[in-house]
Amino acid sequence: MSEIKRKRGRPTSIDTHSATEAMVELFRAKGYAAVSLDDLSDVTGLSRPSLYRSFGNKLSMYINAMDAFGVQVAKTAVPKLLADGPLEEALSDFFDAMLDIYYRDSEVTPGCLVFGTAPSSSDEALVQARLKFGIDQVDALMRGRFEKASPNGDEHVIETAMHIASNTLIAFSARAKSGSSRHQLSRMGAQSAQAISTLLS
Amino acid sequence: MSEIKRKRGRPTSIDTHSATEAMVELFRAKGYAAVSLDDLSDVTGLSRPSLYRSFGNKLSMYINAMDAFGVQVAKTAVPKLLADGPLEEALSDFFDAMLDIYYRDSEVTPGCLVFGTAPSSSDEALVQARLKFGIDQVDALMRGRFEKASPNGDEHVIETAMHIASNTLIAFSARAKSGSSRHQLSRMGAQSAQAISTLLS
DNA sequence: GCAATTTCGTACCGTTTCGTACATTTTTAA
DNA sequence: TTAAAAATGTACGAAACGGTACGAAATTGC
Repeated sequence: MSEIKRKRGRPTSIDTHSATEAMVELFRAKGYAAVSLDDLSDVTGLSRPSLYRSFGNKLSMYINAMDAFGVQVAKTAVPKLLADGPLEEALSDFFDAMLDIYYRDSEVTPGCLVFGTAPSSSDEALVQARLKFGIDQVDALMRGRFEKASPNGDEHVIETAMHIASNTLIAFSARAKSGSSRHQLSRMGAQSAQAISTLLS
Repeated sequence: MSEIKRKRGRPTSIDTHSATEAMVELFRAKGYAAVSLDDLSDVTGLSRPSLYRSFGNKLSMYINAMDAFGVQVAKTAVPKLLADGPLEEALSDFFDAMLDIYYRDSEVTPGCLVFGTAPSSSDEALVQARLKFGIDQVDALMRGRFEKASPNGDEHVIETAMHIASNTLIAFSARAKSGSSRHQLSRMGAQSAQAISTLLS
């Protein structure tokens, strides 16, 4: 591939990826408006001017965090849903994988960056667009998986199943933040998966 | 009853109820952290010191708004769910009544104050408590209604139906904020009501 | 070594924030 | 009419905010 073209001046010492990760964790714990640039500077270890140089202003840091969060979901959870095998198991595994993300380490429950924090910052067009994209993606993913599992299924039934599945996931975030245990939500996901499975059969 | 005991000094000219209403609208449009006391002063027409005297600090204004919002829901939407008649119709009417609240006037879509804005402010214990209370209330309400409609129903099935119904409502808020039309969500609510109705029969 | 180039953090700016002290206004009691 | 009592808004203070100018530091090309 292309060699690393050493640039002329002082080389960067900034790890953009780990900084983004830290910002994701902070934003989904406290939301957008409650996070200050000093907070972001603290958790990333980067000075405020460095943050501006690397990520632009606060809003674009948040957008960047949302996109990174989406990539994480796409990499770790979505494959569980698309896996071969019984639909009920795939759905249940997907829900559990999402709970792995929502609960992170046990200490605190950050929930979902998109479904949890974007709704209260949706006056910004870019944020609202990400929220819409997230919801649309989940809906489309569910619909595709259900159509695969039930090729001749009634379109109306598939749409109902799609909404039940997506709404379960969306509600996870609020429920996790409200204090529900991981185990409770895992159970809820399994129930939802079972109901959808029988609905489609 | 007791006569109005005219107090000694200058009488209040503050309408607490209409001020609370204005604060509800502002908070659910912009969330907690993004709202300043000057914003609250603007929408209520009250000076900042008056706000402090009447409602305490910003957090207690938000708590007060959440409680008032809960009362509004209990008065206007909950009776639809508890009404006699077919379960499917009661559920569907309840969802529509909640959408009346979530969409308010057509211009902007404020969504749900509790499910929409509380999750991103839940590091405050009082807020998290309200969020938990809201979710628990909806769950309990649904369970009670379903047990009434299906007295000998399997407990496991009732719990599943309860979660589908509650999650539909919780997801309404995020979906409304993401740009879904009222009509789309009304359709979704009707689908959900139908699925639950057949699940319980 | 020396100049050109790029990155980095200190230090600063103007604005906005929450919260309150205090003088003014309005009312009742005597 | 005058004093006490309660409510109200102006005006202020201290802190936090987002954002940036600018000099110091680090590297490459010559």
